[in-house]
Amino acid sequence: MRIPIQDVTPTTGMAEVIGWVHEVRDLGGLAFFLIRDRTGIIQVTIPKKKASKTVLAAAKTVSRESIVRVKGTVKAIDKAPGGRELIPDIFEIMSVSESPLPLDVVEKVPAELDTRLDARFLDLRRPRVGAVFQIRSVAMDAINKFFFDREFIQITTPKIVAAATEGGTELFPIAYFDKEAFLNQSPQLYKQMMMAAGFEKVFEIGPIFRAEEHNTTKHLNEATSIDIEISFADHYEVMQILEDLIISTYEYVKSKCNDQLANLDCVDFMVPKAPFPKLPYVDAITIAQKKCENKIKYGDDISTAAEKAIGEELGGHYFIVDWPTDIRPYYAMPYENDSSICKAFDLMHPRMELASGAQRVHQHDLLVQQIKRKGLNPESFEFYLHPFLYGMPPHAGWGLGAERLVMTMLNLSNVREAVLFPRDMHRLVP
RNA sequence: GCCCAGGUAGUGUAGUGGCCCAUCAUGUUUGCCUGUCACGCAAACGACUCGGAUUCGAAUUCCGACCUGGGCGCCA
Repeated sequence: MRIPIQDVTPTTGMAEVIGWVHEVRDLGGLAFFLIRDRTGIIQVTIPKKKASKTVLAAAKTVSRESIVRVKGTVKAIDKAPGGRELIPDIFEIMSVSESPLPLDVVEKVPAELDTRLDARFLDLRRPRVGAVFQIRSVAMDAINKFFFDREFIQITTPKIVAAATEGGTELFPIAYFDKEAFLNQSPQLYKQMMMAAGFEKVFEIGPIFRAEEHNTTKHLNEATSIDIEISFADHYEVMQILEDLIISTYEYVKSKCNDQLANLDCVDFMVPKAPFPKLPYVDAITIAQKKCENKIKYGDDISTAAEKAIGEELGGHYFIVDWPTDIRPYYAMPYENDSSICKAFDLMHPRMELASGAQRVHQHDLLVQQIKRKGLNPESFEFYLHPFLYGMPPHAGWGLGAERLVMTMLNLSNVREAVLFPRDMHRLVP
């Protein structure tokens, strides 16, 4: 029976492992093979004078990254990685790898991201790359648990839609029989409609598509959005949930992913400290004005330079709250006592924006008015506006970028590192 | 969309007009080597993105195409 490599200990006795040939060191009378599966690496040692002919023949012909089945005696030895090595009775090639390899799995020679993505399946064999996705999986598990524990209902909404959500963002047009259609940029309108449906607390984790022609380390044209919407909640309630979610996700990863974090050299993995400061937009602008060369005025979007300056000042996760109504989408609820600012917020990591949300407008007429103010046509939003006429609860929610969460959590230099097969301006394959 | 940088063996690089039928590392192949852990030693193999121009001479200069990285705007 095959066992995972990490389960082979100095006291295992007999063991059978299956994995890829990671490295070979042939010393002449003695040969060392490092065999790798997703759980770890074990050294297989072949003393050539004692080994059988079939073992020797296989060991001689096997190439790097071929898959081998190795069965033999486990020997406790301090000199070997993990304090144990395997002396094979059986060393059988299950699947041959050609050479040369498109990239070096052992990472003696670095490879550029573009080369790595072209041969992503091989790149993902590298322990530190695999670790990112094992951690991403654990983080998503934490997030699902978090929502189910709090009695959210998981929903899925259409990704093929007839109209834009917000205007502004570019959409990918697609052919839908004889109609014009688009890939959805956000589940925003649909999760709001679920409030009208009386579901009260919903979440969705799914793809979003943005046809923006940006070329940066933090943008993707296909990303994963973690979205929630809650009835009878205001923006403060959903910010609290977001803060709790971030912290519990970090905690879960910290408790479950020791080996993977070590693989990524994240030895000082820190769980963010609560509470995250809530910085009013006007104060954020003031900080940016002090620290930035370029002129920044009230009513501007927070530029990349400003974002960086404020991030340095705050040092950790923080919210920017009380945004000018004019620079937020029509569905953000203006404050009752000052409609020039609204109940919208962004969750920021010092490196970039992670999430944005708001208490939403739930009054039909106000919503129509705000859509018009943005220069959009309410008629194209009829399917969305209709539910607001029949008992729409007050509600609030947010959307959080899964890739950016992973990227900032693991201090990855490029958001593409947090996606198996990233989609950007230049890349559609694989 | 705008701006900058770049494309040299499978991979990562050096090379700013002749010293380059191209450097180094890794890899692959062969030989030697019984405790390696980036094993070591020796030898061999393998590359200038494409098209045009300038020049006695181009990896190197110029023009165009294609491809790529990054910044900005905007955003998750």
